[in-house]
Amino acid sequence: MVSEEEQVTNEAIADRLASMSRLLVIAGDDRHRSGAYERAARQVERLALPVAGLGEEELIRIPGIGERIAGEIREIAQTGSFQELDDLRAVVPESLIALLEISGVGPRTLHLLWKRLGILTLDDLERAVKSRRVRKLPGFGAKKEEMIARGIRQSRDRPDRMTRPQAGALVARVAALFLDGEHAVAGSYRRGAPTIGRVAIVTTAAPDGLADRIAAVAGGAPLSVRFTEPARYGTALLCATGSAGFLERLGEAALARGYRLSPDGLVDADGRLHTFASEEEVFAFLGMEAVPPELREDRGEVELALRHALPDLIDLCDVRGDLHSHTVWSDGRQSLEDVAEAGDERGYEYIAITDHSSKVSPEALAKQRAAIEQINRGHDCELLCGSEVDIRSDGSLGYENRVLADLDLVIASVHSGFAQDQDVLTRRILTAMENEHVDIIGHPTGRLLDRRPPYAVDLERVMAHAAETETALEINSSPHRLDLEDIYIQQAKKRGVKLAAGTDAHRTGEFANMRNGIMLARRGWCAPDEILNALSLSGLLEWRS
DNA sequence: GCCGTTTTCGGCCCGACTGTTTTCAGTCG
Repeated sequence: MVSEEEQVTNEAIADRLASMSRLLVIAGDDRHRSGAYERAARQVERLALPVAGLGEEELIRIPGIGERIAGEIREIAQTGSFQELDDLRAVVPESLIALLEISGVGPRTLHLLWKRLGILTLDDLERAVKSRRVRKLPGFGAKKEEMIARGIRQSRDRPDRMTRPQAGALVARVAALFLDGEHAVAGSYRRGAPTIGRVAIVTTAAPDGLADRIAAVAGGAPLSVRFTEPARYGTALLCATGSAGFLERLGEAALARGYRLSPDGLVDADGRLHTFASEEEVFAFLGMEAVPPELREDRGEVELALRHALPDLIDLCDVRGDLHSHTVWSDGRQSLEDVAEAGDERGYEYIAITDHSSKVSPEALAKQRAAIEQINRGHDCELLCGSEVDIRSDGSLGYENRVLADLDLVIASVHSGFAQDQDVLTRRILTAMENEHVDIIGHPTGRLLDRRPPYAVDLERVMAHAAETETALEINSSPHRLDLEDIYIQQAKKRGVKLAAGTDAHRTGEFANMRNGIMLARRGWCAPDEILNALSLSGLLEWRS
C-alpha cells in the first residue's frame, strides 16, 4: 500500500493515458480507440481529487472512463504503468510521439515515415527531407515534402516562451505558497507581453524555507522570485517589472537628479539609501508621472513621464462591447442566449455575433437574425447580427454582397492558404478591405502563439490600405492569438486606423479575455477614441455608415 | 475504448479547403 505522499498524481496518470493514446495513433489503431484514451487522460487531469485513491467502481462513474481504463488506472496507481502501454512501447518507439507535433505530419504520414523510411527522430526526418526521400513515398509529392520541411523549421524555430495562460498557471501555483497580499507578479507578464520568457514574482514573505518549495512548485519552469521587505517594495517591484530598456532610461533620469536606482531603493551621492513602499512614491520622488507597466518598453515613455505628458490610455472600463464572438450556430459552445446573458453581466451595450461564414448558410443566417431579434427583447446588452466571413484563397469572400449588406458588422478573416507568398496573401486582404461591407480585418497575422507563426502578410500595405478604406484592424484578444502585436497597433493608430478589440469567444468564460486585448491596446499607446468598441452602440453604428 | 440503449453494436463533430491523386490525409475553425 502506497502512502498518501507517494500516491501517483493525476498528472502522471493522465500522462500515461495520453502516451497510450498517441502510441495507438502512430501504430495505426482505430482513431476512436485512441480518442477514448485521450478523453480519459483529459478527464483525469481535470479532476481535483486524486484518482489514484479511487476504487474501480468509483472510477467507472467518471465520464469517459469505462471498465477497461478503470482497471488500467488502478494498475498505474500500483505500478506506475500498465501492461498494454508497456507492450505498445516495445513495438512503437516513443521518440515518434514528438514528430506528431510537426505541422503536416499526421498519424498516417508518420506511420509511413516510420515503416518505410525508418524515421524515428526529428533529425532523421530532416535528413530524409533534405535527401528528397520523403517525396518518393506513395501519395507524397514535392509540395507535401516542402510542407513537412516548413513544419520542421517551425518546430526548430519555436521560441521557448510561455503563453499568458501557461504563465498564469505557474503564477497561481506559486501564489498558493504565499499569504494574501504578500506577493505581486512583475516582469513581462505584468507589462502585458503576449508571451513570457520568465515569470517574475516579488514578495515580502520571509525567505526561510520557501525557496525549495517554490522550486518544487515551478518544476523547472523559468521563474525568478525577489524577496524584499515592505519598505523597499516600490523599487523592488519596479526593477523586477522592467523592461531592461525602460530601467536604463529610468536609471539615467534618476542619475540626472543625483540618485542611483537599485532594487533596494535610490542611493544618493553620499551613499544614503532612500526606500519606497510603492512604485508611485518612486515616480513622485523623481518628479515624474507614474508609468503604467504596459508602457515600460523604452519607446519614449520615460521622457514623456518626466514632462508629465504620458498618453491617455484606454481602460477596461471604457469598453462598451465585444466585436467578435461565436455560438453553437458555428463552432462555439455557447447559445445566443448565453452570449446575451454574458453581455448583461459585463454591463456591455452590445456584443457582435460573428459566426463563421463557412458554417452558416445565408438561409441559416436569416434565421439567426430572427433569433437574435427575439433574444434582444429580453436583454439590456444588444446582440448584433454579424459574421466572420472567410477571405478565400482567391481573395473573394465567403458570402455574396447581398448577404453582407444585411449584416450589422462584418469581420473578414483568412482561414486558409496560410502558405501563400507574401504578395498573394497580402493582396487577398487588400481586396477584402475594398469591399464596402467589410468593417474589420480579423486576426491580421493569423499567428497562434504556441503553434503557428504569422502568415506572410505585409502589414505596412495592410495598414495603409486600412487607412484608405476606413477598415478597422482587429486586436484579437484570445491569449493564443493576441493579434495584432502592439508595435503594429501603435503604427496603425498613427495612420488613423481604428482598432477593434474582440475576444473571439467560443464559450462565455472567454469574454473575460477582453482584458488581454485592452492590455495590448495600452501597449500600443491607444486612447479610448482609437478603439472601436469603446464607442457607444449608436457611435458604432454611426462609424459604420 | 466508451457510451447509450433499439441490452449488442454502431457512432464517436464536421464541412471546406488543399495537395496529391482519382479516394485520401491533413489542416482549419
